[in-house]
Amino acid sequence: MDIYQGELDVENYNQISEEEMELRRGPWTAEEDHTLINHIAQNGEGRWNSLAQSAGLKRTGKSCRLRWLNYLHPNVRRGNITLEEQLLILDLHSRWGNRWSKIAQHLPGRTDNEIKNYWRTRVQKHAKQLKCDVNSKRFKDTMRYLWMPRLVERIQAAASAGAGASSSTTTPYQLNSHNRSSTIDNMGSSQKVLPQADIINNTVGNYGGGGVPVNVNATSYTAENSSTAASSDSFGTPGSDLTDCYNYPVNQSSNQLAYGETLTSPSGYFNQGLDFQVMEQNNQWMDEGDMYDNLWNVDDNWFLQQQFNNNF
DNA sequence: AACCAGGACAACCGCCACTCT
DNA sequence: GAGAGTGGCGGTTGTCCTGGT
Repeated sequence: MDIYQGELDVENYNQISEEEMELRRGPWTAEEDHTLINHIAQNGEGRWNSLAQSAGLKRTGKSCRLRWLNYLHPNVRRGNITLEEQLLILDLHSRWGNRWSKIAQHLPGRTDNEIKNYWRTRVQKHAKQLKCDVNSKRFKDTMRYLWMPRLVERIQAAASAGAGASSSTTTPYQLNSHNRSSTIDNMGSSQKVLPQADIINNTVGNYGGGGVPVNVNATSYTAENSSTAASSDSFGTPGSDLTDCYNYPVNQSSNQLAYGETLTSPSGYFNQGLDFQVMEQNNQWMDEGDMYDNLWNVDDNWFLQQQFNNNF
């Protein structure tokens, strides 16, 4: 009985050669995917080694598990990382480092592998371009004070642009969903999801600072549907946002965030309307017991002054 | 058109922790 | 308690695709 009724891109799968019949490695075929999906649908997941055997798959249990969790699981989201997700990844990584699975728990439908790949291909690339280590204080500060506010601004801009129009390209989850759709809650035990709405709201609110609440509640904006998105990520090249940050015009007169002013005084940045540290202490979404002795408490005037002198 | 380089992402590997016998 | 089996995690590699020359 063929339970799986989804569509698979059969043409792009490799064909199985005779030599590969012992223990297959490499890309999965459509047939293997169907077999795995149907077997799990009938028998459930877990006990991956015996599952692989009983399903007749010439794969290791590990390989089956990985294929299921990272690709075939119905709740796995495909497509570009949204601006909010980028912001969240930067945020959580600054707190927890390379704890990808933990970070992934806060991004429903995203796998640790996907986030890890995102970090390596996008974030580390820009650290390289800036000629600094991705774990260096300089780079973290750049993210904190330049990159993340820029992301917030783009989310803000996208929210404004989309305020009057309903979007047909919203992502599967909505940021304000305290009673979020059961899609996530129906996930298998392997993907436990923590409340995200509060994370985003608090996070964005913090970065927004300046008494300018950032409303990202109505719609989740992807790079594709964001009118300000020039590329698939917030810093894609050309026109890298990270690059943009260095050249970002100081806006003293509008309601928008004035990053130039911010750069000279990170303390003032957060004192414009919000007590950042107090907010963080009150954040419910901080895992208890987690250390976050990181850049969030940094008040490095020297670095910011350098950035200001160099780029403004 | 052919080649090359770099990006993106899927998949694998090794290690560790946990559970069960 | 010891050993085997299993699952989870982070790091790394492999492969495909795309854009530039």
